[in-house]
Amino acid sequence: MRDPEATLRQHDLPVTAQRLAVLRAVSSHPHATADDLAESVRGELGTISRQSVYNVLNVLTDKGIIRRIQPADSPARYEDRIGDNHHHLVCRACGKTEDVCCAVGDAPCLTAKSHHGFKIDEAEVIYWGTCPTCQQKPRD
Amino acid sequence: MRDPEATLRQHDLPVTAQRLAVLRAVSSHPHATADDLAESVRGELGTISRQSVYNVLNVLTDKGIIRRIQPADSPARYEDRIGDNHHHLVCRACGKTEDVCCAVGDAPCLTAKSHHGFKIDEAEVIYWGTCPTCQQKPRD
DNA sequence: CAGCAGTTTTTGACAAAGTCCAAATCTTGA
DNA sequence: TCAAGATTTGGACTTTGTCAAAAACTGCTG
Repeated sequence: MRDPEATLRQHDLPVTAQRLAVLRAVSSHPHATADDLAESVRGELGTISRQSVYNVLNVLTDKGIIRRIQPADSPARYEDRIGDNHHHLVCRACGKTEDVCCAVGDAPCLTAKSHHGFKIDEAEVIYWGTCPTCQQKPRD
Repeated sequence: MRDPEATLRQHDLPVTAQRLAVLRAVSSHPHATADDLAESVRGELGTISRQSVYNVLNVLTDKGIIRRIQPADSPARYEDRIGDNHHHLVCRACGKTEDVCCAVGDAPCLTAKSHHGFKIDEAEVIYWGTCPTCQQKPRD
């Protein structure tokens, strides 16, 4: 992220130490969970409440500054790479998450054939598999 | 589902009233949550423990007899339509879930361009939108 | 730079969805 | 019919997140 402070101001959000720290943490730890981020922020700020981490993440997500992804069997993860319609590749074993560019162009599978009258606004794609590291481990 | 009892036997699962009831409930209530299913089963069996519902759903899922889908902000949902690689269309407002046939053929987006060394085994697609009913409601 | 109004942050309780465990009960096969 | 092994139950517990009220802070104003 270029300038976290400017980003906050652009979105009419008061600039606070917590927001800056969380925003930087999201930026430097793509796909981290709220808990991971809290840890990371504590290393920088010394302390932050659990609720504040959630507050900040929610506000940033609502404003579209960051994106929340919620794969099955995992707490929510966050990333600041937005607006480029990429998808994710998740390891079933360890949860490791990688970005993958959209496989079918810009707006990929965005058109379901039968849409049942729904007004579709997003096609979310998650590729499930096993990461290189976990492929080597004996699967007990 | 043709014959729940035979299905259980085919998978070497002892046949119990709870399993039959849950299996029938999944079959007749596609995309229901564990809670919905417990309700439904109680109407038939009179009673079943919460834990048993989870036990049965887990065992059936592990055996591949039913499929579990876990959209964001929703408890897990279950369906017995399996093996046809279909996807889902979920209403952001009310959670209503519909099946949609794969948009791009049989194994659709199953090949991510850059797979980072992952061994991919599934491409999960969820279309997000607003169902016809919720489109009419005033969004406060 | 001090003061104010309105936001944020904090703390602690609470909620939803599942899992863990040990005891009681049921299925299956002999 | 019986025994062995699997399943069901009930209850405690865990994880991830939200709610609410009080304290602290931000950004303006004068």
